[in-house]
Amino acid sequence: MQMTPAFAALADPHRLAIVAMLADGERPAGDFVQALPVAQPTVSRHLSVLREAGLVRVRKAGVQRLYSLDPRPLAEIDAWLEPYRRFWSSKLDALEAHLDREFPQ
Amino acid sequence: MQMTPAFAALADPHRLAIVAMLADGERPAGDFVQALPVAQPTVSRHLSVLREAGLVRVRKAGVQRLYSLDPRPLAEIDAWLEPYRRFWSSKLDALEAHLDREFPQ
DNA sequence: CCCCTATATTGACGACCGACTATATAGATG
DNA sequence: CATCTATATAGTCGGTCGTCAATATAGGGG
Repeated sequence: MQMTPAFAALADPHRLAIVAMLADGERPAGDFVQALPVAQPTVSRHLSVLREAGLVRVRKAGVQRLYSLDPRPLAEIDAWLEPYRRFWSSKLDALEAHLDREFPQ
Repeated sequence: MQMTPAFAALADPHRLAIVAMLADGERPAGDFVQALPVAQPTVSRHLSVLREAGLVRVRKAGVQRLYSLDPRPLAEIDAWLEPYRRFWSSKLDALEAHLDREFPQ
């Protein structure tokens, strides 16, 4: 139930964009500076917030910092959603979603 | 993809508690005032934020306002999570989750 | 060594947030 | 109508947030 930090971290569009970029894999901080329309210190601050929320890990590689997704808070949100799924997902929907992942295309 | 308002609305613990209470069904605003350790106008403001985020609907019943969950933003979050599920859920997990809902106990 | 590059930290500033008290609104009830 | 009750709105205050420019740190390459 302490997932409000994760929600707070995801509540900013620039941080959400960083998380989206990390879905494809590890990236150096500079990638986000290039991709986002804000100054480098601002990106660094956003990365710090994501770090404190546990959403990203960081690894040194020479002078670069390689960021990657830590999915645990997202998994917690996924679990938190469970009591609400009955409001929109029929059981057949759940089966379809599973099969889509199991046998894509 | 415009779900940052939903994340922002869920980032406050009192609002998260309101959403949790609404999982059981419709409730008058007074219920939240009684349940939360904050003053009535503060609760009213939180309900207003949830309304603007589309997370709750309100219906007049005499002098009361009956609030209920609008699950659409939560469904959007559920859909947004999809690209990340591969990070934590094996395909077997997805099947299990489905079966748990299909055949509880 | 010196400098260039990548990233973090600091400090400032305006905007916004969550809280409160006080007040307004509006339906119910006598 | 007078009044009580349920809820919303207004106004204020202190704290936090997102941003920037300036500076610090630290690794790599000449």
